[in-house]
Amino acid sequence: MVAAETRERVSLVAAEMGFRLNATARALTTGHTGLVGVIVPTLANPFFPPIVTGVQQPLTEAGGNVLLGVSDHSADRERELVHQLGPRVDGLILVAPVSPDAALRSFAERLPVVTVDRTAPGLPGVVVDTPGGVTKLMDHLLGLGHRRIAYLGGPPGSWMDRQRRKAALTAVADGGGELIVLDPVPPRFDAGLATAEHLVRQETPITAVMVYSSYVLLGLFMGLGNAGLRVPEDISLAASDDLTVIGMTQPGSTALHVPLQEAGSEACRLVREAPAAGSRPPRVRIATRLVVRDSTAAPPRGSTRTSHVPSHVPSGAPSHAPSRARKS
Amino acid sequence: MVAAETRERVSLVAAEMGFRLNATARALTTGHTGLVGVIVPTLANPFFPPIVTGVQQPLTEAGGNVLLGVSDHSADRERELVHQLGPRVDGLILVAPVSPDAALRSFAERLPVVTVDRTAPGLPGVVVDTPGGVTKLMDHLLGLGHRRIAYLGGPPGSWMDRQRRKAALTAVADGGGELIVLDPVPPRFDAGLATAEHLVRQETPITAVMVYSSYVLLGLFMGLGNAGLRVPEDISLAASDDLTVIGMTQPGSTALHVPLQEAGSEACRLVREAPAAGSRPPRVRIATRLVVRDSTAAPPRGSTRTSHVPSHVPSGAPSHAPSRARKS
DNA sequence: CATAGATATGCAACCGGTTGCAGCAACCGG
DNA sequence: CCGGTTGCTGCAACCGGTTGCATATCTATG
Repeated sequence: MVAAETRERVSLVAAEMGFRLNATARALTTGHTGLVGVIVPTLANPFFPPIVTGVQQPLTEAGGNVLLGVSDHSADRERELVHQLGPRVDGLILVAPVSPDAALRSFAERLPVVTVDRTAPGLPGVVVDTPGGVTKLMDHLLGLGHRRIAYLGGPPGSWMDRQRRKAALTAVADGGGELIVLDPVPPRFDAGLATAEHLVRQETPITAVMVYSSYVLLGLFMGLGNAGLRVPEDISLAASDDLTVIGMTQPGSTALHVPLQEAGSEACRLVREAPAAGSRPPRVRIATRLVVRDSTAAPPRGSTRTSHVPSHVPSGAPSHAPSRARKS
Repeated sequence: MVAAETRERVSLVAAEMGFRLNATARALTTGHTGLVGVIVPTLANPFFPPIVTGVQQPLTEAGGNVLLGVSDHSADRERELVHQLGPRVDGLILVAPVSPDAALRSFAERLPVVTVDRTAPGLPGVVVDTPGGVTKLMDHLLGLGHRRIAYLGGPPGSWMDRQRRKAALTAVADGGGELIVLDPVPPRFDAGLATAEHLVRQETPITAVMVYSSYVLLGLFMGLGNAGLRVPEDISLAASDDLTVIGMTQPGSTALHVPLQEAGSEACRLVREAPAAGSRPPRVRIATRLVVRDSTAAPPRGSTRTSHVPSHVPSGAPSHAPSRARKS
């Protein structure tokens, strides 16, 4: 409300003197702090840091910052963190929260809350569409001619795992194949190694495996190699994520590209937008992209039988195309 | 300053009413916020998240929180973040900062600053003793009988790389060996793959390689395998860190265990302790631990020659033990 | 030239705590 | 029984900004 010239002169002098206005004091009156709280289960899992980065980036450009919380997969800590961080942030982003829906909704009474990788009724949320991606992946395998496809899921007991499995079952059934659902394993290299041994002992041949974790895929890759199976000549492999390690196979592995950073950015956008006064909270679904590399190929000839009949069966690949073709 | 009984009753009622005292307002008067700023170059490199976790954990137990900054390896952003975060935190932890010493010292004029993975004159700091670890590693290789050892360093231009290389040179010279310093490479799988091709074309045989990054090691592992070289029969490999991927080789890889989380915790402790009034700022050196697995073994017979003379030279390993034996 | 209307300026209250001091009551010793 | 000391309570100022209002200045108009 002062003359533009004066204003400029003042701010110039202020800058010279190194004056910076105190964010804390400002926050006290205005009520907003420029901070966004991000609560993740852990940073040890490489899945989460990219999401934090995704929030960070657009926020920093707007002069804001991330206040970090690590819940350690504990609902109690999650609640405590919300209470601790809540009053000093403009909004809260809960990544893969473990608290029950009701608790999440109560958090949102005081300030904008956005969930990531989980939805809660009444709350805005961002989810990565891995189920949709799994469908693409299965169609890809079916299109190559695979009919007996194994699904190696996990993490054991997780909500996302159920979503993915359901999508896989539907896609494979629609494509006229058979999905062999293996027991869920933890997302670790050695789990893949162990599963490889299990796989080669299968009576009925499996020609393709979809794995939910790159780590497991790497183990599988190596374990199958040890057993003398070549990828992709003898068996196809694909993963439903593309963490860094996915680039560490030879040949390169087919996988779903999961734009985690984008998920973070979207969450950041949502949390800073309208405090969700609307009756229907915004939901963002991040599409995955199937990246076909060289770990998937047509099944070996004669392997499309559904049980171990002699291998000199008619070797033509099934003629019908997969039920739904997808763009990449 | 009120009767204990009254005090208790009041705080009880307050708790019932869900009262929480406003951290922002408190910060305004007291000057401290309970927040610690952590500025990392990036979260994409798996080296950094564990450090953040290390800061987080003890801080959370004390009721504090982490205010995160990502500098993207830019000195400008680093400075800006310091100015932005500085006024609202009790202390700043700069992880692998890129700003010049003078700038770092000027940051510390306003608030406690601790560096991690870098030292700056006058500032408290936490460094992981990879140079010391490299010495252990070199002694291990020398003890196995290796005499021509390659050092594959990086990241290109980094301060830590110079420290490590110096340690390696000294250790190998002391042990009567020869260190072949290869050009630094970025910490990526494909860099290892490329270097493997380069290595197998060496005229004079190299029997062991020390790599600064697990990712590069993995690439090297695979690249050498492609070239028909077996690890460790034909060549030994070891890494100077033990990020998750180090567990993904067969045989398991010898590496230095680097307690990154501990480094974070120590930094947290330093930043919260005395504001460095002492003339000599505290320095913490985190020891690494050499984990010997199966990627290192005695060099192939006849390979200890220092140039490509015919292979029927006296094949006895040099008789003198490595200059210094170390506990694990 | 006087005055209404528009525009600028300065002032005071407030955000929600902390802190130091004045005031009052109780307690002690002389 | 009284003055002095101690212990607790309540009040007011302050942290460093923001905000709204009242006052002062300026411009335009009758």
